[in-house]
Amino acid sequence: MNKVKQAPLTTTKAQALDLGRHYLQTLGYNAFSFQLIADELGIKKASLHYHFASKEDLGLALIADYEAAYIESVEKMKDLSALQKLTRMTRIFCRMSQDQKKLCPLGVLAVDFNTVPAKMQKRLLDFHKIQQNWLITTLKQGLKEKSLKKDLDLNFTADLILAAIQGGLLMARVRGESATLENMLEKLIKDIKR
Amino acid sequence: MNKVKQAPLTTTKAQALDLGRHYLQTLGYNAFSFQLIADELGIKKASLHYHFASKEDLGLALIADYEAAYIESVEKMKDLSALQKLTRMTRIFCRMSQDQKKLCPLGVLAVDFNTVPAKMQKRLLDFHKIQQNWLITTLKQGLKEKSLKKDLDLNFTADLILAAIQGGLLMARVRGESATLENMLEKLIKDIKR
DNA sequence: GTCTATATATAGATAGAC
DNA sequence: GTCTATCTATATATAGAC
Repeated sequence: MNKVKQAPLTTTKAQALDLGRHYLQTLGYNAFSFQLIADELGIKKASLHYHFASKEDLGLALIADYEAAYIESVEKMKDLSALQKLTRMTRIFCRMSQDQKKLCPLGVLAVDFNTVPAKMQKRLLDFHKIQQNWLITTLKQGLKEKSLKKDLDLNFTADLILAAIQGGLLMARVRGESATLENMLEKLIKDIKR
Repeated sequence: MNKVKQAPLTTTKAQALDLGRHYLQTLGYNAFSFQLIADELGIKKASLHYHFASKEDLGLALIADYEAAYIESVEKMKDLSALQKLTRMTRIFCRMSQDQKKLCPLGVLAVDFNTVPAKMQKRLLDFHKIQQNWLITTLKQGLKEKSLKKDLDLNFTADLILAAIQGGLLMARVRGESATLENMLEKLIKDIKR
């Protein structure tokens, strides 16, 4: 009879996760609360604890959720050229900034790093390494495709791109505009082109 | 009789500011409290309110204090060559990171931006512009001294250096090492050299 | 300038009813 | 899965004594 489980478009848990990411990106880890998310959902904060036993649980879920989205978007790019990949990747962060000057969850949690549990710290490092490795691999692909300068320092360039993104997001927020970030990342990619 | 005011090497207020900056740089604005600073000073938190009426007052003082230190260190460099200035400036942030993986107070408050009073937000923007202007001016000096590539995009380069610093500080904390930041900034300066 | 005491708000978290 | 009620800890901040 294949009783199909009712699959609501958005479960409470999924909605809570979305709101959590929103507040993480706009307020930081220590400035949002179960109360804030619960109010937005129209439920009590005690009910939220049914879905996430502790704030650490929520934090870990937020990291895993963001990581899954990252992996998925990278997966979708797998058949593109290195240059196309780099451009699309930087655009993800430009759109993030355009959306209420949001920051990367990873960048936010780097600032709050010393205030979060060790487990979260470890997940952050793991995720950061994934991003770093993807960039290095993509730059290598670009070298093979001869679309990037052949004397490129891969590790340096990958780190510079990552840092420019994170730092650029911070600057966009303080300045209240994302155009500079967009121009900066665009020019950065242009500068490593052959 | 010129009664010389007793000038203790470190007043309670000055010590509180130092501790405040320390906790701001390591924990973030929303994760440190009057209690934490008071405990460290061996006084009660109510006593701290004598020196800083509110947390906003303390926050503003922390920004002004950091800005004063920045202005002073820039002032000291005024007779140096552009390249020397750039190198010294980046070293300030390398040392910051080496010291317990601290972040720039400005970067921290950029993340906490939406949670601080409007007055603090304005001061942050003002300060950021000062840093930006100093960098652009210094790059111009480098062009005049013919020590930098003549086709340099000044605004882009200034923004890239600022972003690399802020983003690099975040990455150093997550990775638990500052060497990559040091190498990155060193290579970044090298790359704009003539 | 520092203290005790207190007001008020909010945080994360749990117990147990429905 | 959500509720009410409650616990405990901590936050910013103030009043008034010393």
